[in-house]
Amino acid sequence: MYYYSIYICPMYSKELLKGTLSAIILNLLSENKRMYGYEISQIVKELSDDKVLLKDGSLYPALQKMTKDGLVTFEEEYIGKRVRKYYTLTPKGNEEKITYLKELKDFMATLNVLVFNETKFA
Amino acid sequence: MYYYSIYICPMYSKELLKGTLSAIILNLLSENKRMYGYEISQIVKELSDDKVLLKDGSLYPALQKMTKDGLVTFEEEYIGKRVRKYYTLTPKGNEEKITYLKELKDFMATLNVLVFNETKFA
DNA sequence: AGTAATACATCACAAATCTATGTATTATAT
DNA sequence: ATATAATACATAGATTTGTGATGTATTACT
Repeated sequence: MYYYSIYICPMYSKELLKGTLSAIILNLLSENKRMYGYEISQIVKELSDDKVLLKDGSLYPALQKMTKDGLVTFEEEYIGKRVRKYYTLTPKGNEEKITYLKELKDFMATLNVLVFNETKFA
Repeated sequence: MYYYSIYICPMYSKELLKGTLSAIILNLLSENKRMYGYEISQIVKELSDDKVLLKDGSLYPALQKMTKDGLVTFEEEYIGKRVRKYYTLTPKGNEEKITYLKELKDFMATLNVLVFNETKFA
């Protein structure tokens, strides 16, 4: 027999995360060198104080796509009979991380002007 | 005969805007009381230094949805033979603006922790 | 023994925006 | 005068991303 955890509603409207998930993953892999999927979801949960709860259906496909795109590679490891896929950034993934985070930072600055009425000359 | 402007590629990856477009519109209407669609797209272009270029296909449907949801109302005005739809925030739209901007600000703080490694205790 | 947590996966679906169109008026430059 | 650019709205199909609902299986805790 197997069981399901109850579904916990994420704090933010679903759309906000869009476009930022890969940035989050890229940065975590850059900071920690080597992580597996479940570990990533737990770290994100912890760092966000349970506000960002990555779903399996978001995380694993994202990691698969990043693998296909050559941004990360993985090695399988067995903990007993249970498999873990440890992901690491490739050089291309590291470049992507740099340009993507720069773009995200810039976008957030723009948002501060558009939505929080910060002056452009700050 | 009619003509089309060339397509100018927006600076940011398309996905980043998701979930923030309505926040942008809500805030602009809150700041300016009364705006029409084309005006909104121009202000956004200007405030973002040409980095956020709202497409007709994004903006007008968004305004229509916000109207349907009771967040805004509009009045038509004719400038010569050309129509303008001036939008204003409803009380409901104003409430939505407040809660949504709060959520967005909080999300951006969370992103700073997740992506830019800010400490949680700042 | 039963439940919760760990650890992966897939797929139909929803939501939002984009791209490509369409129509029409008015201003500007040549 | 006339071609172009800017103004001002609109819709529809395609795309993208993350969700929700499943599925399978092992290990830890109570």
